[in-house]
Amino acid sequence: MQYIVHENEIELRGISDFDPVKIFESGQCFRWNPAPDGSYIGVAMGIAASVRSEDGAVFISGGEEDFKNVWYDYFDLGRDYSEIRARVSIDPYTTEAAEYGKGIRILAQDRWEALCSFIISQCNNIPRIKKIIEALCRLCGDRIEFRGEDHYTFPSAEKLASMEPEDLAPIRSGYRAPYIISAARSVASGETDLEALSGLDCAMAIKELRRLEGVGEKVANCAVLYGLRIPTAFPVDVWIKRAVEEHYPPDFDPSVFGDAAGLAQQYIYYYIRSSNAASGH
DNA sequence: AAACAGGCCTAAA
DNA sequence: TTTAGGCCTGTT
Repeated sequence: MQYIVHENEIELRGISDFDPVKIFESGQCFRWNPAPDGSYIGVAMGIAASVRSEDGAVFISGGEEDFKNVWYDYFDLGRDYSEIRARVSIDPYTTEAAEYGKGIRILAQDRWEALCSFIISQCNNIPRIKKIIEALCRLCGDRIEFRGEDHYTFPSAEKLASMEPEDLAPIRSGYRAPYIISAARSVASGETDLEALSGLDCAMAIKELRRLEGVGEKVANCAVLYGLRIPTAFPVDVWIKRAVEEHYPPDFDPSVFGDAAGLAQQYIYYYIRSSNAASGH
């Protein structure tokens, strides 16, 4: 993959499997929103940015330093997704889902942000998850300016560790507030070392994360896949559960996808959600 | 109005 | 080990 440095953005030329819409609308992240001009604007890793695709090229705002230090990893640009798509396509259903979802990538998000975001996600729909997270960032994240607008970074675990659940009342997260604070304290104190967990195998990482209040099987799988970048995680929410029940035998085991299980899940999720777009939005 | 939303926790079999 | 009910809140 080659890139060209422009004055205020990086151009990715000849890149395959990078569709901003599919990446940002496949339910893995909550802080990227479509702008009137068709680009997506969001805040990740403490940086506000704009991403758009045009004539087969992708443009990411910012300079070469941010691109090399942050966005290259965040967008998982070192991975060959066409190769993974081929490996995922082991049966007619995932083959169809993978073709439909071509362009999806799994973002390597900030570990704490992913964990916290999916704690918030439980028993909520995506619009409300985004609303709560935005309010959280506005409440106690750092303000940054981008193209004349105010944006807010995701608050650190340390910052949230110093707060009480009641302090989160303005974000209207309900019963999740104590979970957020409790997880933040565990991470900030080092009791839960997310970076260290990244090096564990999937099952062990999930087991460790499940010790946190408000982190069950589903949330742990999401935190492991999107935050700890462990590709074998296979989060099962109600939609995936439906798809699996419908298209696979009762003894289905996602390990048949090998280390592409997470991406297989992502294709299936995007596929089933798109065909049911009427609900949930 | 009552049920549900990308679950989790606790209590009870 | 599995199952039922409750939970903050917003929306339909």
